[in-house]
Amino acid sequence: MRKTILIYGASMAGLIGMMKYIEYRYLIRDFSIEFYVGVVAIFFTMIGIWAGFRLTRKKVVIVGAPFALDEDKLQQLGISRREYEVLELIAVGHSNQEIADKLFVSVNTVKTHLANLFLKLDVSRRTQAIQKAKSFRLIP
Amino acid sequence: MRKTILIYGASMAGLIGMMKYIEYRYLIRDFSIEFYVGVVAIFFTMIGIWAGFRLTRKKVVIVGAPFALDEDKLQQLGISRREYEVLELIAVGHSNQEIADKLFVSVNTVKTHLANLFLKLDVSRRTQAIQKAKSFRLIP
DNA sequence: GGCTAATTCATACTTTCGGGTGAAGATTTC
DNA sequence: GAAATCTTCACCCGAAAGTATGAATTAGCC
Repeated sequence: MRKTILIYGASMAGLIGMMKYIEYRYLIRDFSIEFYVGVVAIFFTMIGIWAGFRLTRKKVVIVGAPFALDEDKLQQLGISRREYEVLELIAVGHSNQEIADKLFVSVNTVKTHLANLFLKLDVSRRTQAIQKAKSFRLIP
Repeated sequence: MRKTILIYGASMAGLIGMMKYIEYRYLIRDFSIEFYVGVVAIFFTMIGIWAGFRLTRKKVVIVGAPFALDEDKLQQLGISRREYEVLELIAVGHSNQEIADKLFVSVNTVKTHLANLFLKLDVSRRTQAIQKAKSFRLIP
């Protein structure tokens, strides 16, 4: 951002300097105001467009690769830590038993977590839960 | 796009007209060239930025979407059409029964396809199959 | 025509999931 | 300290999913 401002300022100074230079160097004093306005308008419109690209480029990147957990959505749905852990594990394809082993709890516990999760996500199968969780950006 | 150009042209005309108006209306003829350049520069930079946003917005949408099926991988794994259809449907969270209804076959058939699919993908659960299929770029 | 692969289906059996209910301890919140 | 929430676990039952085996049909290929 600082770089952008610097380049912008330098361009502005450069343009004005250039015009002054032409004006005095060749003693051409009768550039019409419209000419100035035109040149400046076109030039700074281009700079503006370039700046616009600059400002939006970040958004483009975000959509592509990285994943940001939507914690608001988590709270909004009332999903607890433990439930979220289970969600992450079913998303990777683990069975209830495997999840129980990983979390050092019984299968029954995993089942309860899942049942609550299904309620909160409003689904009835783990595959649907994964699907929905992804659309909510709860998991990558 | 046409709308953008129209708005752009109208803005330009409006600005010049406004300046001329002020100039003649109040007989203020000594606006410095720097003043004009400044106003025009700022104004058109803003327009340019706005245009830049306009131009990039579409790209943002495009980046999110694309998915290219890796057909080579499909053949490499020896996955048939029907098996692939079933794969697509389990990925969306459908049950075997639902898939059977959608494809107008019996649940047993779906099970057979799935069993073969699991062999070819080297997994034992549908969630794992989805996971692996995504990593192979077989499904979005 | 014969071969192979794909698609279809069935039957039977095991395992996993999901739903429902209840309940106890821990932690947080008011 | 009482209420609410979270975490934990148990038991039961039925439905869904997965495994194994066998078999009929269709379609494509040489």
